[in-house]
Amino acid sequence: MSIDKSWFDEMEARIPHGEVRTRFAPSPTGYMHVGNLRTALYTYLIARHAGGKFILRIEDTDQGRLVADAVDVIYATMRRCGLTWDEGPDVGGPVGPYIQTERRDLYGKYAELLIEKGLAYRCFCSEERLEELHRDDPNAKYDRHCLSLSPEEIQAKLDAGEPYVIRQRIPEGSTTFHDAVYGDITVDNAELDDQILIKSDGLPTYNFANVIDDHLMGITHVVRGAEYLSSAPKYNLLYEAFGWEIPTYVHCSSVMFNDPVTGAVRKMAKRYGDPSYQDLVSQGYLSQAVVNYVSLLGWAPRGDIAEQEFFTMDELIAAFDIAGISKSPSAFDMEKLNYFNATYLRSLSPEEFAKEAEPWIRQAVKNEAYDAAAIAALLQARCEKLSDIPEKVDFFDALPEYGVELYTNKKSKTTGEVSLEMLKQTAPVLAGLEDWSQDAIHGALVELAEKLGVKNATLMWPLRIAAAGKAVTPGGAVEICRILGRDETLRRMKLGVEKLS
RNA sequence: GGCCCGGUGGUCAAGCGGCUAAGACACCGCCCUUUCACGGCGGUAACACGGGUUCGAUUCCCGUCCGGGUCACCA
Repeated sequence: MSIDKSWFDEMEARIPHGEVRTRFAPSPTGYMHVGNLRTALYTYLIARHAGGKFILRIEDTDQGRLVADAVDVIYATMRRCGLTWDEGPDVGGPVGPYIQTERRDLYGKYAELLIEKGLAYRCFCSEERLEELHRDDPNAKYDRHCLSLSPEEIQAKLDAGEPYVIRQRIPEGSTTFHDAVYGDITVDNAELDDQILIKSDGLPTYNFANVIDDHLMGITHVVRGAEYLSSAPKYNLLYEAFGWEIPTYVHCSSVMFNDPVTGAVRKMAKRYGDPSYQDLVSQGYLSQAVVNYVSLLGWAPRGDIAEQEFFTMDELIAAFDIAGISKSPSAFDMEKLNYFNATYLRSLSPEEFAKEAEPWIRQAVKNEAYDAAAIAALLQARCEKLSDIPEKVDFFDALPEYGVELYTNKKSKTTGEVSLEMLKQTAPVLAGLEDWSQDAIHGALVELAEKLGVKNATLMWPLRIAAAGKAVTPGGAVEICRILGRDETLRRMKLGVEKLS
């Protein structure tokens, strides 16, 4: 088999130089892990901080695991998170295509090149033989059975159409690679298997495709999860085999999950039902809050902003620094995400918040007479995530069944008797109020309390219980009555009086 | 199990030979207050352990323990 050298030269000629280029290379599984999101974010930030290019590449070489529409999930997630890419399957670019299955022809050529150099070889071993090897020793490396095949034997097998894979021949000695986070790491090559580069279906393995693509796309910083740390020596060996420049490795520690129920800490994984980005969004978390929180999971700003924890994307771009990435794994904490989300919700303008909240309010409050914007105003400081909303406002549509014991409250100095009296006193005042506004209702009630010689709470407590039928409500008596309207307020007060009588 | 990487309060973390060891979440008080929140003030709580190196170790080295990762024709 001969290879046209000029083809390789052309591929080399396309590679951009002189700028920082990073890539996020997910496989389309239809699911964005929080850990993946963080990796994507760091990758993006490294490129943007340096004024370089951020590239999206789809790694779909595992035909058995393809998921329909999964690529759309990736696009949508990244867009919502503000991670815009300069080159990718949909926008193109100088070193495309950006989907690995569309690049399938090129990997084989590079593998052939390695065979010519004597650094890789065809392996015809059957799965059965490999299994046998592992039966004797589960940790056995490939025994290089096919390395000793003569050219004639190989040709005969090829002619016979026997399936084969291409393996890299790992040299003797040891391999040292440098990682920007972990420093220098050395491993004995004896630990490394003669890894498969090209599978028997002709497609490259992830490890091989990754190196080829990263090189051909001019990637300068290879950012990925720490689970790839032990594969890094193999990557180095491949770069060395080709004589290519080795990029800067940036391995990020894994994200653990701090289960709020059991308190257990373990690696975050879909199979345990740990939340994905999509799960969080559907639970009413804001993308910016998630991104901001995730940015701080395994990275911390340094210097005079070491104490800052709220960042816009632009601020993250300005502040991000590889030196601030931590080596130890960190636990995803829902409580702290709640805090970030609550803070982001509160930082919204009342109009923006109402827009976000309205669908959630309408899940529980179907009655259009009750103003969603007014209800939203009560909620903004009182929810950590939008999904908290429905159960907080369900009393608007339907007054819950409640017991008279709710009327007794020590701090407000109310008992059933006192409450009954307060409701009787309040009803005519509200009935006669000309203006049903917040201020007017509030003014009238405060005036009445003063006239009766009771503290505000003594008057307000029973009114709120009668209006809402709940001990805890977003907003006070005045706000709730205002939204309910005069007729409904008086109707509910009358019910309260009946209960108490 | 072999190899690799980690180990500062419950969690996220600053620290990069000399500090009363930051800050944030959570938790607990107090204040504010028409409930609950929000906001304000204050508090409890940490350098895994044992050896070195050093005048001096959270910081450097070694060991132990613990945790994680990885050992596929998966990515």
